[in-house]
Amino acid sequence: MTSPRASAEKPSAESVDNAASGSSSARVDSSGLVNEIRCLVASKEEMELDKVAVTSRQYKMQFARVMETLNEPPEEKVIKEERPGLLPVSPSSSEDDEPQMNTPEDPVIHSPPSLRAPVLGSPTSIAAALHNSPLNQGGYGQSPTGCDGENRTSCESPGSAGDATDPEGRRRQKTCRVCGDHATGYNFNVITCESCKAFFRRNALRPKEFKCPYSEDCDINSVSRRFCQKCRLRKCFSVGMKKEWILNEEQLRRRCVCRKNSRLNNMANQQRPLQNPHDPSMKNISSPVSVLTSPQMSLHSPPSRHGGLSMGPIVSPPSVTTSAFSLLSPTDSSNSDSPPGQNRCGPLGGIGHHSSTDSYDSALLLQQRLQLAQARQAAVQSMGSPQSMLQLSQAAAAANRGVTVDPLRGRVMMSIDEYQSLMQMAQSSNLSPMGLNGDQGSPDYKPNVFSPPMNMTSPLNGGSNGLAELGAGHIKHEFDERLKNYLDGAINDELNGSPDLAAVFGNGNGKKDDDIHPGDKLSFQLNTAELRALDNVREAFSGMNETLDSGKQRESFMKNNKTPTDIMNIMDITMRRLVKMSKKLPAFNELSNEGKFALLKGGMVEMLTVRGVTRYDASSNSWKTPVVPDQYNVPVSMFDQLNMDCRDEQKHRFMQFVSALHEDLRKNELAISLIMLIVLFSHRDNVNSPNDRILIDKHHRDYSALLFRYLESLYGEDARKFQEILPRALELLHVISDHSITLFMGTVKTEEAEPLPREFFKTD
DNA sequence: AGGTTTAACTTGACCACC
DNA sequence: TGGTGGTCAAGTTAAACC
Repeated sequence: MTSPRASAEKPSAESVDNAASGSSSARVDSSGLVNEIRCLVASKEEMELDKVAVTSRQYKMQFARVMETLNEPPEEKVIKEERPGLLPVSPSSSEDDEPQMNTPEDPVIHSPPSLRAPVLGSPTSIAAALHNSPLNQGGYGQSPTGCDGENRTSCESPGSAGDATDPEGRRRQKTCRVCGDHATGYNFNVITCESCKAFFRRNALRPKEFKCPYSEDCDINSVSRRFCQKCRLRKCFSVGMKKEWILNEEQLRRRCVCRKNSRLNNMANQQRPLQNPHDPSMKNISSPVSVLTSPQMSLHSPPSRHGGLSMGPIVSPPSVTTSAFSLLSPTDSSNSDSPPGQNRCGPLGGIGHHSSTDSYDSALLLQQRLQLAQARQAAVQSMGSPQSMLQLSQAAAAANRGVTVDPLRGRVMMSIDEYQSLMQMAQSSNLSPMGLNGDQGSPDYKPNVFSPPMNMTSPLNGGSNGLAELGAGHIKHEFDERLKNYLDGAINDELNGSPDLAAVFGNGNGKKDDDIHPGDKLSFQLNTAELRALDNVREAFSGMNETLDSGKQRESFMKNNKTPTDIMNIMDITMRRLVKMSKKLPAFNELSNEGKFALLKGGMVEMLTVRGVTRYDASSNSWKTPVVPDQYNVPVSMFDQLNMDCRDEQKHRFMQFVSALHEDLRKNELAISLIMLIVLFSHRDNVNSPNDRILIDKHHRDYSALLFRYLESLYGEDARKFQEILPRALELLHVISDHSITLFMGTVKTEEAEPLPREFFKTD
């Protein structure tokens, strides 16, 4: 149910749609490309406020705020946010007139501008420099939703918000993964603000779905989060919040009883009786189970907050969900992303290329964890019958520590169901280890869209792939032998050292263990900040492949004989998504509006071309896209309908560009995304602001370095070959872009084509 | 018809508890 | 110290009332 208030606060859906789509001809006609892109760059609220009649008091206040914001110099742009309904800051009342109290949700937002600028000497950048990392505070080191534009102050002000030595500063550093507001800590598996925590708690389990009054793709930020409950809730789920971790009635009842008992009997410190994990009653309880990796660990486990449900040395605390692997526990603060001094925006001190205290849960790492769990599961099966849970947990522990970036942090998380099935499988050696391998495991598992191609193994792909190749009997035997030796040493490993999973499964670079040289892994492994930066890139590009359900662009896509006008409309989809992608980049948001515009204007066609390469299918000589069903591809022969003066040359150049990019690069979406960012940040020539130019240069270097580090993590020394081919490819790209402007000239029905691509190509 | 009051609801922040 | 739910204040709209 949409709240009456919420709906009244919003402008009409039509207005917003128009604004978001940028299809207002008046806007385009009046100021052309500048306005068109500004439409897209501007936040939805700004768009609404810019275009739509303000109908409510709250909107009037927001309008005033935005206007005030827009009138400020970009680098001093500050969104002063109040709770809805509170009196707005009067435009005439400045901070000089009346000191503004820092709001709890934005404790540093009123910091002087000088503190908001990126600080070269910030702890993060220093550490990044020490580690030869492309990371920096302003550019990559934040969550996708946080520390951007208006919020980055909370991450960048050394000595105020960003001082990791100050506990209060550490708290301020966190930004809500849902809305970007100031976060208080982990809630339901994700760093969120109080508001989103409460919202999720209240709504995640509601039986009836919300309705989105807009187009199901609302941006969620600290202002807009109130406007659409559906999109907000979806965002909650998409960033990983888990409804299974909301205590159900039964748990609450027990907790309540426990509290009562605790108070009455002063039993708070008493050890609870162990529970049998096979007890069917446990299945109804819903929070994750963790299998501790060693008996010792259980001794150090804090008593369960769920009172009396601690499961003892092996399985602790209560149980839950039917989903398979939960990688983080709500009760396991050791898995937390943000232990003091190690949180996201804090200094990178201590995070080297192979820090075992690495606390960041990157999507890449999550995938690796899952693969590790699968490998472990298969390994247990191939072993036949580990006779005790202790043995299993020791194996898990040993295997854990085989991961150089210790992603499991000592715990293997799984549900009771998963645990039981694992035990059952372990006890019946009939199953083939192959049986599990193709399974992606948990229902929660989402394949990493940026998974490297099959021949590019991530640090643990070697493990699972290795298992997948064990069909032949002698290989399986060899594997069993090696695994057995490995597990036999588990207890010793637990005490003494860090066993190497690569010794069993092959190492992360896909090399055979014969090829392993001391230090190889350590040199090429991505550090926490790099993984985080890659996640930010992945997050920014996450909307690029969303399916297109309706609209003129889809109709263009679905035509059998696509005209140049259709091609333009199809490009419009990608162009808009590229703008949206850019807005998710903290690095992009650091720039002034003019800087943003210049980058998009300069880099759009090149980014389109790079993306075109990834969608090119040589077998059908056409472009395919996940945006629409497979049969609606775009044949390369579409060039034949374009401006005959330049079409053949352009087609040839495109094919040259395709071959200039190594196939491995073309197939690796994350690498391609990074290349697109390198391209985006290579157009500083049209930028006037010296500050912007410096930033653009810096981010160009950073993304270049990050790409190389990423490739290095995949290919080791071989990554150099990509470094060598890239300049030539990018050179080609510039030529393509330079000659593209007249490509559609005289071939397009202007009135039917979307305005955005029309601005990039002369059509008349 | 227009203004005021009231009920119902959502949201965000703070707090106690473990 | 961090994550959970409970609670309350503050805000809104729609309905009821005058």
